Amino acid sequence: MDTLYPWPEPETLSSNKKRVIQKLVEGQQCATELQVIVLHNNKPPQQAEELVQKILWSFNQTLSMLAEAGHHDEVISQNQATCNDDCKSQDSSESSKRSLSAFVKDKRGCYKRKRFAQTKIVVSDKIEDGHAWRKYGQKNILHSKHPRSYFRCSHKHDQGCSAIKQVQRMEDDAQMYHITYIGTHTCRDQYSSMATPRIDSPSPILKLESEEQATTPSDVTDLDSMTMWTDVMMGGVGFEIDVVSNMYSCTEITCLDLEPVELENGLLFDDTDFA
DNA sequence: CGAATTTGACCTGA
DNA sequence: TCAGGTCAAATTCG
Repeated sequence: MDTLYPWPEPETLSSNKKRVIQKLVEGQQCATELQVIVLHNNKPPQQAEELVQKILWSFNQTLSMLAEAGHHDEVISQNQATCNDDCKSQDSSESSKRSLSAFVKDKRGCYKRKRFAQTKIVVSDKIEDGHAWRKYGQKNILHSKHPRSYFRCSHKHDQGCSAIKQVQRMEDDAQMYHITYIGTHTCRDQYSSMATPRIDSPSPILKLESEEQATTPSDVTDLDSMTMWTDVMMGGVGFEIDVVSNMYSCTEITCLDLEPVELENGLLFDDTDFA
């Protein structure tokens, strides 16, 4: 399989958690230093470059670990569940029969399940991302200690924003959240500080992007999507993986002009999407 | 009192 | 058939 990177399931990911976290912390520390240098000293490009290299190396190490632990799993392909737009939308006579009682009662369940056009996964200790979300459901997941919460953009109705996200605590580290973003924000709610008042400042560690339609260049540069991820990374360094193109992107909130860096496995760091 | 969350019912897809 | 996703009434919150 040469189109999908063998990304591990979150459970597998956690087996390397200590090393992963260590490396990610290194990366974050370097990023913090870099941020100070760039924002306040406004110069030494050489020093900045060194730090950038360290950051990239740390994240590269992390990726390698994760890739080692991983296997050809469905986590990604599931996430990019093909979007057959014309999936059965009209209710069949079968479902009509089944809906009879529901019709009498209410309209619960009368919906069309979305097919994911774009899915991104974030592992973070915070779930705040700068957007306003409305919780619309919660489910206990089989073999999972923690329930999964379902959120949709608060501007779904007033602005027609179709972005949703699912949040679930990690199995063996309840401090960490496994957050799946589905769809992109079309609303104008960027950086609303009070978006998710219950959550502290964000510091996402890892994110995985899976775009089933990523073959379209416009998807890669989708402004809403990028803005969303910039939101997610407020206050820290984020890491994005374009699964389809096998391209890793290291990004920093201040949008530094990082040079694309070739990684092992022929992967590439590139921040151009966020510049 | 309006907005947000909770919760159980119901539908979809594998 | 059933796990997971969504809906909307009921409940809670500010």
